[in-house]
Parts: sequence; C-alpha cells; structure tokens
Amino acid sequence: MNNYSKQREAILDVMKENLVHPTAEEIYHFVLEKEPQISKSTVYRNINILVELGEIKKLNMTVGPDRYDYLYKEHSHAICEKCGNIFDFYDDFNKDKISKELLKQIGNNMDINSITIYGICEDCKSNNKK
Amino acid sequence: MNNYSKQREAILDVMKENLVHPTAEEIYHFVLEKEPQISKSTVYRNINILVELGEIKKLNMTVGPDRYDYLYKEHSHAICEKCGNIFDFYDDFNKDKISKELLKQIGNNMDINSITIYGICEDCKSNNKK
DNA sequence: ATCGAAATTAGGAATTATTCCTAATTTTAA
DNA sequence: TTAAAATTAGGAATAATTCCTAATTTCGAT
Repeated sequence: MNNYSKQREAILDVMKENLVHPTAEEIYHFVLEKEPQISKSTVYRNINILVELGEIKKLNMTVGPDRYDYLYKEHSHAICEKCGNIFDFYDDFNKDKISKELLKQIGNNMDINSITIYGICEDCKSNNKK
Repeated sequence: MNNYSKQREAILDVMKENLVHPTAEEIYHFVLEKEPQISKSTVYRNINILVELGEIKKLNMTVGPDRYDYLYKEHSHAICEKCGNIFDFYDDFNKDKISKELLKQIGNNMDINSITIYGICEDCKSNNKK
C-alpha cells in the first residue's frame, strides 16, 4: 500500500476543499466531478487508507453514517446526537493531563488521537418534540 | 412508546448484568437465554428506545458495530481505534468548564451527554505491524 | 526507456448492520 | 371487560461497507 494514484489524490483534494465533514457517499459524489469513472469501492478503500495514514480523521456518529474530516489543523469535535451537526472547536484542556489521568485510572498508556463531545445542540433542545 | 413488556425488561436486565459494552448482536444472544423466541428486530427496537430513555448509552465505534453501555454510574470512555477495546474512566475535567468553552467558541449552548477519547492503546502500540 | 513485480483500479457481488412491514398478541386504562 | 394503543415475531427491505477478480497502472531496478 502506498503507490501513487490519481484517484487517491483526487479524494484527498476533495477533503482539502470541503471542510464540511462529508460521509463516504458524499465524498464519492464530490470526487465523481474530478474522476468521472471512479468506483465507489475505490473511494471506500482509499478513505480507509487515508485514515490509516493519518491524513483524514473518521468521525464516529450517533446518527447516520460515519463522517470524515481533513486535519488542516488539530482540533476536537462536538457532535449533536439528535441532528448530527458537527462543531469544530479548539480545546485548551491538554492531552498530557488527560493522558496521565488515563494511565492512572486504567493502567494503560494510550496515545490520544482525539476527544469528542457528544450532546444535544441548542436548536434540538428548543425544537424538542418529546 | 412506553408500555411494559417482558422483552424490554429482559434486555435491560442483560445490560445490567453484562458491563462489557456488548454490540446489538451480542445483546440479542444474551437475551435469547432469557427469552428464547425474542426476535432480533425487537432487540434493536428496544435498544433504541432504551437509549432514548437514557437508560443505556450508545458508544460510537471506529472499528466494528456500535456498542452499548448500561449507565450504572456516570463515566467516560476511552476507545482504542485499532482493537476496539473500551476503557471506562471517571474524569475530573468537569462538564461545566467544557460547556462554557463550547459556548464561547461555537456559540451554541450544548447539553453534554458524554466525552469520548479515541486513541491507540498500549497493546496495539507495541504489537505495531506497520 | 523497458520489463516484471507489486499495487491499484472498476464493477459488481456479497456481507454486515439495521430498519421497516404486517398480522397477531399483549398491555393499559376506563 | 373491553376497545384502543403498544408491542411482538418473523421476515423482507434497505443502507453502508467490504470483498472478489481480471485488467490497468505504478514503481524500481536495470
């Protein structure tokens, strides 16, 4: 794994141009405009490779399919569990502190990749239908 | 939604007895021992209801299907993105502080349900095959 | 540049995870 | 006790993703 292909480059370009946390399906449609005969399996395979290479991040969603984010700058995410909206934010609670706390509590020295806050956003709270 | 049924009670019992973050499929198999003719759709439907009622929590996984956790006590999760292991831990960085930070940065007063740390655990770091 | 090995591709089949549908049964509450 | 509302089992349908294969592209050593 790691040979050049214009398909993989087109996918990464799409991720750089669209900072909107697209799903795999959405990435596929964006890429189709650059590479009209790319196949969906190629898109899925390369998304996984790019995640593994650390070029993009996978966002695990509560509602709907997973989403992806290009890491132009280190940041965290707050995700609404009702509407699925994703809010980027820049945290100041540092990883070192959490890292030490994890080691103390679970006895496992994890490398932290990201911190995600799950909750209910303001709009969903006021549009409360329950 | 909210009538008593022994099926739903059996699912909640399974969640209370198995603090191992099971998948929906695993919950189905555990429940089968109590309710041998329960159907998988009933399990899925009730899992979703119990999540909505706040009795159990859905854990969004990077690898594999989603997992569920009975909330015997408020806690956070650290999830290994490689092996899928879930570590429960009790954080001391309080929600209020993060809440205020979110409001300041994204201008949205979210209710925080949970904080999840995604990373790579010690075992996966040392068994590094890359 | 040329050639063989390794990696990647398109396209579609297969698989996995979950939701939806329907008629029958169970629960509720008046 | 009874009718309305909720829930169920079972299976079909859908959604999301991975797998398979033969053809093509890329790479690296000449």
